[in-house]
Amino acid sequence: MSEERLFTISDLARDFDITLRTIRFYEEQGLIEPQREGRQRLFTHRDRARLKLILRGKRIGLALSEIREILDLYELARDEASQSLKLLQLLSERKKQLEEQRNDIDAVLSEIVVLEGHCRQVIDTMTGKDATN
DNA sequence: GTTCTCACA
DNA sequence: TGTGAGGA
Repeated sequence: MSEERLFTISDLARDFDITLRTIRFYEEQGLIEPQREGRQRLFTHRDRARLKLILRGKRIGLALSEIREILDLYELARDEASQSLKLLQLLSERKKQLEEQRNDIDAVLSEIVVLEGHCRQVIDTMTGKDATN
């Protein structure tokens, strides 16, 4: 009783609230390979599940190329262990990346505070002492 | 309605 | 990492 229910690109776009262009773009990037009936794309429940995983990966901040790696591991090896290992590795890289970004932001914030101090000093000097104008 | 290609940010 | 235009 396996329902061979197929989805059109519009079905998936509506269900996941993304554009048709985005889905075609993911296909172009090799993240999904829908069947064709003539020219038209037809998506299986499996493609649907993949799309869900793609969007989840994106939310975490993974690059499409990284998401493709994970998806490929599942297709080729059907090895959930290595797939999870890969995901763990990518998550660790992503965390490191975010922490570096946070450090950069903190540094810029500190610089702003210093500059603000300098600006106030200049203003105090000009207004409190000597208006050269 | 869906597809494709090219340009563009 | 996508979007918009324009035609088929």
